[in-house]
Amino acid sequence: MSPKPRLIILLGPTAVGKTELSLEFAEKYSSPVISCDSRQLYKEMSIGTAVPTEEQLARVRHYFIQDRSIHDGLYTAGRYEIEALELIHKLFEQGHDTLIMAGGSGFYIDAVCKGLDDLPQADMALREELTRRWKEEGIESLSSQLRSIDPESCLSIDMANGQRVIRALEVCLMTGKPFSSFKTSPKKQRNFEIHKIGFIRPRDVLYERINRRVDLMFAQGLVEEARSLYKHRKLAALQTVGYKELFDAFDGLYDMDKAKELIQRNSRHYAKRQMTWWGKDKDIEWREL
RNA sequence: GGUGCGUUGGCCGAGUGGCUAGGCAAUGGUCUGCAAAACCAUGUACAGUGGUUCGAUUCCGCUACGCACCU
Repeated sequence: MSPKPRLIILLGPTAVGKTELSLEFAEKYSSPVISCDSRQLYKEMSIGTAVPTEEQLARVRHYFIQDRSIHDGLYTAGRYEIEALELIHKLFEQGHDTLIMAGGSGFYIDAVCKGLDDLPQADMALREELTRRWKEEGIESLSSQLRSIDPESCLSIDMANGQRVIRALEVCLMTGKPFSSFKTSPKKQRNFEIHKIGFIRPRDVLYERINRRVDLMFAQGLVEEARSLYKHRKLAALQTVGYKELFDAFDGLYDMDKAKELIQRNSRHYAKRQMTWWGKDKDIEWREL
């Protein structure tokens, strides 16, 4: 028996088979499944995000699965950190000694494990304005401004990356203080133990699973799902593999076969980035499937 | 059998007697509130073989393969 309650986090690249494993773990520990997936959150997106099936959802109580809307405004890792911790504490108080979290969003997982600094939420009007400048004037316009306001941040931020530069700049402009001045807090302490288990498969096997799953998504009606969401394509939630490619196909940029190929390829890229993210995390216990 | 054309890195695709496009894929990486996002990095390939030349992927010959046409 652990003196402290324990959070077991099951992670791994897309299509590795986390969903089924998470159910087995949850049943073994009499825990619900706390999902940590930045896209399965949305009730409007199900086929393209490979959300658990109805039978799977009936087996174990799930949290953060399709329990909010793409229209609820921008969801972020910071919000997830707050909401997930709140839930975790509540469940521990209810008597669970072990909780199962499962998902593939590395940034969200880190937010729960290590915490993010206390930064202000984005002002959406400001962010839109900065994003417009990025598209119209180029990254140099933003990076040079950041360089003059907060030279410290320029050392650690990827100055070619529009999203990063915008985030830093918006915090500077909103608070009047340099973005870098916020990034000083030590890692947050959690009053529960964290045990990370990573699932992995040989690269070729994983890629084959990805390809098959995309085939299956098409058979299940992914095209129709995407078509119904086409009018919301500008929302951040829909900047997602499996949807954005179909939106372009609807626009006539290419045909459905090409769209499927692109979804498969982009899913491979996504899986690769996930593995890179976790590659440097020494706390993960890896299990080959 | 004859004639002509072609053969460029995993794929597509420019080009040049010396300064060795590009795109895609693939691979490696970055990451403090859009993260299934955004961004960065990485390839001397010119079918084979002789020759011409200071130097050949680029010029010439032969061989192989492919395509087209002819008998």
